[in-house]
Amino acid sequence: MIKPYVRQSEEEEVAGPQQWMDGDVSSPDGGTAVPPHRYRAGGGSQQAPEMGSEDAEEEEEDEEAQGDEGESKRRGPKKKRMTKARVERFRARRIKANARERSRMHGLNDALENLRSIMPCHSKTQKLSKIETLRLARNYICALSEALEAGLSTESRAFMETLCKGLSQPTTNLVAGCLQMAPAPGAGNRPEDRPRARAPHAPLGVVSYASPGLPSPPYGTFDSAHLLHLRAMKGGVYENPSPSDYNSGLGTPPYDGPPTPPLSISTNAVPKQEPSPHYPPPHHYSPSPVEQDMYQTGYDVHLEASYDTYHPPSLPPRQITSIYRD
DNA sequence: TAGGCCATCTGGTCCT
DNA sequence: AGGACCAGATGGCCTA
Repeated sequence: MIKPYVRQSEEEEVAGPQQWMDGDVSSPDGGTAVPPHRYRAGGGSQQAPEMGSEDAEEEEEDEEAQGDEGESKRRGPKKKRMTKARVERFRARRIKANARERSRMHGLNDALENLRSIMPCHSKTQKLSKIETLRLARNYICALSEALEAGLSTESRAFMETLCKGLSQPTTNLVAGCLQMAPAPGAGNRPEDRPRARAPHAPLGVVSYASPGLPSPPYGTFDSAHLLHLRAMKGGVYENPSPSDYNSGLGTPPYDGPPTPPLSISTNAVPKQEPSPHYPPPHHYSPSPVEQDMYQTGYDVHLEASYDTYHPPSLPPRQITSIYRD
């Protein structure tokens, strides 16, 4: 049997469409669009190029070679033929979609990194996990709101307790360390809060998680600059939420999240909070008239969403109050 | 080795 | 048709 001539390059390039769509044959993308330093062989079976794909390709080629006679005998709805051109288009689309998805996730991670950088406890060596970053951010907002309303000190225990609600023990320790306080009772005491993993490349820490007290500092940095914003706000420049706002559910909600998985932690001292790698903002940036107006009226404009990685340096205080604006 | 975290690929869905 | 978004799957890296 003489095999119909097929260019070698075509055999390599064109996988059987069905197999490829089912994931049995790897996407040719395979990270080609990813810089070498970033590419990791994740993505599971899709990442194994050439594995067993040639047989499928041959079948596909044979099927196409047989032409219409075989196809006319089939029952059921006629499938749209996957011509080489279609396969190529499909593949190109998939590659583009993968690149977009990567880019989208990178943008998401950038935003998360920006969020980390404005957290009260910011450490470069001890990077908060994504989920812990979100939880701490939520707590931070709640804690600042409560402090604002009740006139509490941001160094008070209540502030820290709110800050630590639902956080893992390691993160709680970190926050406590930054605040130079003992961890709040009950905070981070879930059974699963054991030290298990730590941030990649971070040195081993000496935190005693079993201890109810404060492990030996330093843990990270608690940037009091964030709190200065809060104090400045107490001058009445910004609106305070009314108690009814809290009653209506806008205030600090009870912790309702699932148990937090353990957090990576190390205990190295870290210099003062570092600016976002994307800060200062590019010169070409200037708020739009709409955004400027929103600033003047106290609304927070989350520029990060619109301008990717830029977040204005002096806006955090307003983010608190803007929550309660009508 | 188990478990946590992460990056990536993928297919589905919705929208323009 | 194509882009955005999402969730599932997968494998790598790291620590205990």
